Amino acid sequence: MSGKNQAETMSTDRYPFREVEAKWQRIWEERKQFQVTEDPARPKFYCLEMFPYPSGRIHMGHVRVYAIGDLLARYKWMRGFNVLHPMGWDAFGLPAENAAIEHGVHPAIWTYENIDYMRTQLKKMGISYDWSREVTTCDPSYYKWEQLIFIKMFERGLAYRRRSTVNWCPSCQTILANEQVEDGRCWRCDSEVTPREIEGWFFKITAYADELLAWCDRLPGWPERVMTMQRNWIGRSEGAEFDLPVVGRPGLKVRVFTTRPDTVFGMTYAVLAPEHPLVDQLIADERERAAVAAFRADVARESEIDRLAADRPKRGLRLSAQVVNPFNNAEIPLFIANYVLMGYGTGAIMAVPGEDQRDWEFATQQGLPIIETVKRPPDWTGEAYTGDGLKINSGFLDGLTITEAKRKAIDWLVARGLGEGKINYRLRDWGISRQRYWGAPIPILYCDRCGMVPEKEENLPVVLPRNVQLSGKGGSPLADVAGFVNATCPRCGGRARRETDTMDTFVESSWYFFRYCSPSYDGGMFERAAAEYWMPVDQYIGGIEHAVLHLLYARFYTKVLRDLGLTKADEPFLALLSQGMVIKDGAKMSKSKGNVVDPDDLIRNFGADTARLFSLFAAPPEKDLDWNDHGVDGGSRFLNRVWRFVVAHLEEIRVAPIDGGVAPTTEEGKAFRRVIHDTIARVTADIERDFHFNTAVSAIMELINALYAFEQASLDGMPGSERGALLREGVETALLLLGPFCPHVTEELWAQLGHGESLFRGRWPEVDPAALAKNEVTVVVQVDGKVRSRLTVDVDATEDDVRRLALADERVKPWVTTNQVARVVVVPNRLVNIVTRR
RNA sequence: GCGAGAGUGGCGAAACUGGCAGACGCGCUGGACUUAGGAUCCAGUGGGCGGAUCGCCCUUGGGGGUUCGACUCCCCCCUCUCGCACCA
Repeated sequence: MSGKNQAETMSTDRYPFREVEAKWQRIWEERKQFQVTEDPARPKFYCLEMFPYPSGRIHMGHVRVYAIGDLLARYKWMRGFNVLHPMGWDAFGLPAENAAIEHGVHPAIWTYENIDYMRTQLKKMGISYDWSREVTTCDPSYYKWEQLIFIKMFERGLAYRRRSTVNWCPSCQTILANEQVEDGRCWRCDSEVTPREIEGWFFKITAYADELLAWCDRLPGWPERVMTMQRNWIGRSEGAEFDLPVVGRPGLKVRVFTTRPDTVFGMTYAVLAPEHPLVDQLIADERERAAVAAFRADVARESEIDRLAADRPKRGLRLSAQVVNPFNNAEIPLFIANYVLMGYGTGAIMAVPGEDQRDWEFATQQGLPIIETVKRPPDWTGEAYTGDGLKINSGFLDGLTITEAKRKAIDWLVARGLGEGKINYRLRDWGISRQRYWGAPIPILYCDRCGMVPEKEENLPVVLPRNVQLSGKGGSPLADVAGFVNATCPRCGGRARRETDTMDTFVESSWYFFRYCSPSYDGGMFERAAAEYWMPVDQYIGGIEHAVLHLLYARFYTKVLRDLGLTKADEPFLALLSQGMVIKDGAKMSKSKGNVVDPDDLIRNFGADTARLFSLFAAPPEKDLDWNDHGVDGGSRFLNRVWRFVVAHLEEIRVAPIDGGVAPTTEEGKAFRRVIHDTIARVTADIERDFHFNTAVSAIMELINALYAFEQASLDGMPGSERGALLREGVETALLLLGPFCPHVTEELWAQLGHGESLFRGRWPEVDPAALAKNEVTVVVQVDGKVRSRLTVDVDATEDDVRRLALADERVKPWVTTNQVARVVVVPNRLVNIVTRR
């Protein structure tokens, strides 16, 4: 039987979730309940989930992340915060353009239709967004400000154009930034990336490398995992840079970078990257030219095939030229080799095989000498030695520690003007040029007379033209739009040509969280006062796949905005929650695997509350979530159980006294009230402490189970007023605690109980310490670490009392009579361990 | 290779600073109510053993250790996931 029919036949047994959910979604919207304004009198909370790319439909990953975000937002509402919880669309991007090429739909139409559909989907989830702040990044009123910032960055040298070797995706027909290449493949389409020499625009993120790195230690709300990935990506290393003069070629020098300037006396050769520009000048004759060309071709081909191989064999070609080690004037051989990369440092190294494993391997293979410059420990065996020790065979550095020798070697270089201390980063500048149509135009013009000129501010935005031929054949489509390309120079008024590359879509997502603060402000990127009130984001939630992409770019862009004087924020996101993937049958959901669960079906058959409940219950948020249709049934069953209980007791609860610290007189009453307040403590701690919503849900389930049990237990012997008051306190507490998880069903039941105000205007319940107080506790009695009995004792019983009771216990006796008691450990209110002599 | 994280029932998972392992849910088994039920309710459910409404033994990837006591702390090993991968 199909899922739909199943739902139809069973619907009579379920609470009317369709009506309830539609009703409250309508009421929240009519009341503008989640629209917010700045209110200095209240503490603010900016809760943000990564906005989606409007690909067409939401998927279960979206359901999960938005359920988490809404839970936190509603929880903070209930705690009295002024909560900003916005939503928008990361609307530029390649899929729209590809759809246009395949189906002939204009990217704008495709995008806006997708947005309309996905908006209705999100509204059916009942998330507490302030929809009046919706932002769409492909709207000129949005990217206008991005263009303005681009110009300011251009003026400050933070945006610049240069020719360089870039990552080219042959399938997407565009450049990719380094961060957008994973294992040599395009992050979006998985095609193999090839190097290409091209002109393009860059953002100077390397100027912020140090600050980006430093703040990795100052954001305790971020997962360590993400920070480690960012630190590695930035890849700071300290060392020295200096020149090795080429023998017999005055003026020619090889500049090398090393992190081990202490080892300079162990340098027995030097290596250039094969594509190093100096190589051509060093070639002695045609024979060598041919050898170099052949070697380069070889390496280029090899790097295509073996890029991912763990241990690529090191191969090199000895050049006829030699260089001089300035420290001891030794003339040493010079190689080009595949293990030196042009993209890092200076593209050239001094080789110290004694203390570098890579150099050791190469030297051994080539029969080059190896000099040890660090004293090995006596029992040490191995190849290159990278440990601590005193310097040997190192001239004026002998006897120093490595740290001392590094400093002294650098001083020596500086004193002679041969080199300097240097910090290198793995991080490269962010290449933002895209040779595609569906992106924000770069507001630069090329004038024959004035050269590269930014568009005038009053002429912004540079609007992306609507009429364009999209072939997917390569080359920027804008280059073919005459009306766009041909323009007048903002400086001299003469003829000029517009830049036809568009910006990487990661630029839009680098500041959208600022725009939400004042989404329709037309005096700038954002209104200063609004941003100062709301920023930074208090809790950001999104997938781990952006650990170094979006999250690093957004941090950089925020620092740029700060340095332009637009904001005081140093960092955009105070805390980050990285949620895991949604998987099913052991694999990520995908059409090709046929394991996709469609949120529309799910919401139609079970309701949004059930979909959200299961997303939050099945696993803690940072872990992958294993989707299970039976588990969804369980969530649905639970909500029906809540519904039935409350509806069955509406009258009794409505007339009951409001809890307000009514002290129960019966044991059952006290025990039940303890469960209520224990649940409040557990749920609050689970949300606040570590986002463990799954255990929070199980605590609420236990409370509902306890309500059913209490209802039975209280039928005879308990005063009606006590029963009513406790039922009321139990039910209302359960609804309040469950509210952020399942807002519709709880809001409806809350109203049916006679409350005029929204549940989410209510107060998060407080723990009454008196309710938790106990007279008696169960103490476990162990003999030699094994549980043998349990005792019920007064909470204030002395250790001696407990020890005596434990030793006298009938179930304990058989285990101790034949032995002698060596020791008795008493942990107050917990356990007794009787240790015997064996 | 380097770095980070994780290994707990048939399954998803709990267990705060060392103190009753397996909460909660799924699934399964039995029962009740039913024309029927995959609805609802009740009971049971880590494995093994036993003269079975009670009790014993074993059990948190494997092996050692610290401790009265270890899923938790320390050492070694195995497996898996993720990130980086000749970064000088």
